[in-house]
Amino acid sequence: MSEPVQFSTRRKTAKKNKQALIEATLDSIAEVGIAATSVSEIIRRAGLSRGMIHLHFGSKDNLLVEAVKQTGEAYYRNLEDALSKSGPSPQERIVSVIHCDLGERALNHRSINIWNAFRGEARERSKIAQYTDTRDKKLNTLLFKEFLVLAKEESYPDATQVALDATHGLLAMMEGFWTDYLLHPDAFDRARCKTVALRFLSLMFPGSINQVGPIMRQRT
Amino acid sequence: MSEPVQFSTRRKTAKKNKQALIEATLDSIAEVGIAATSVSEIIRRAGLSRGMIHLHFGSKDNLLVEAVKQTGEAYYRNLEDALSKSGPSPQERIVSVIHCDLGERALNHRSINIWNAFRGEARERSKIAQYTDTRDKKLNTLLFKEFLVLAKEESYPDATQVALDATHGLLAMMEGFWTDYLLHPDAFDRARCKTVALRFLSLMFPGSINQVGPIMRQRT
DNA sequence: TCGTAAAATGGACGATCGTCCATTTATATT
DNA sequence: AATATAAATGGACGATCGTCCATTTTACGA
Repeated sequence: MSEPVQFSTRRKTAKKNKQALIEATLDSIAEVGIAATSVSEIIRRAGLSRGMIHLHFGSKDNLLVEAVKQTGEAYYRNLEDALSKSGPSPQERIVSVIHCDLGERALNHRSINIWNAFRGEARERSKIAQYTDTRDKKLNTLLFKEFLVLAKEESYPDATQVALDATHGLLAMMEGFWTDYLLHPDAFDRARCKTVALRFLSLMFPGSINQVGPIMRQRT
Repeated sequence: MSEPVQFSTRRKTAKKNKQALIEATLDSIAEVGIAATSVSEIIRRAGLSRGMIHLHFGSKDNLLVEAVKQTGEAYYRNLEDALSKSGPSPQERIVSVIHCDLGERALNHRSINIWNAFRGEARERSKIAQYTDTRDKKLNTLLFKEFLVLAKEESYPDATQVALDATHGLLAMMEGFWTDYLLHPDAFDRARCKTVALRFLSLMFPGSINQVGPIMRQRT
């Protein structure tokens, strides 16, 4: 964590080349798939020489792990950014998550192909599974906490179960929207997806959320 | 379609071997992924010789296309079977689709890995995309028709939009459940997924569906 | 029963895979 | 300016990829 900052030109270009390999890997996966993302393809896109992958990452597998790690971190940073700009109420934070997850920065042609490719490989490579999983767990914890507040406010007798169902249902629905985008990128309609998700939540928490967004109200 | 039925031992074992190659391919994809599903791996699993793939399919790509075609057909046959045993009312047919899509015959360790693998490759290979798409389109048409009936019965002023949202939302949610199964096969709970889906629909169509299943009532 | 042709075999082929390392290049230090 | 060393290069390596075909096996018709 506390790496000494190096200002030497040598170290800076080395770091830049290392990052260029990661970007080239992600570009390749997004454009031609993970099966066609060979060492030759990666170094061609990065404009670097053959030995660089072994030099910087030890192996192609390690490079893939580093790439999926960065992808997960980018998603989470975007989410944190959205939440920091969101209001503090549960309904505002929940709607922020939806807008973020279906927004262009998180969900785009490049990202959806990358996520899908890594998921397909995750089964065999535990390192990759670890990083793709982190996103889901963090979202799950975050949403459940907020839904539980709303469920209690709506006076549901089984508030915990309602919050679990809302979390599970919303996450599944958003996963499904991502799959929609993967299969039909041209026909995909972000606004409609958001509306459908909000329709679901507005029915579960009519006092807090409607089809347009969060309902603001006075707290006791 | 109207292939002459051959009873000769020769043709029967030939057909059996051809099918064995398809099964071996699907097994391999489910167990070790599509990247590791090589010609050597397939013929090893099928217990046949190297030239068989070229003999029966012309190429490995054609074999993959045939395999995804059969996978799609199997899903659809299972769905048709479930619908034929279902009652005629829209709510019964919708619940049948849910139970079928989340049932063990359609959704299991083998099938989810196969679907995911083909989806990842679909982007590049149009033949594969064609067959993976068929499932979604048929489900979409089927569900929308039934939801439209329910939406009118519930006296929604914007019945068409409600039916569209219900179709879109339910399909996305079920897609998401499949992804859940892919990522966490051990923690997956079919019953809970069905309940969550029914909770969503019971909120949209309270007169027709509840969290246990379809509500039967007299028709006018 | 024997000749024929369909079915199946398994090795050879060139291409490409990921890894590795002897060498060259370029920067920082003395 | 000379030396040391980190960074980068690109070809060689064995393994494996998918395809193809000369050969062998096997069941059927004559």
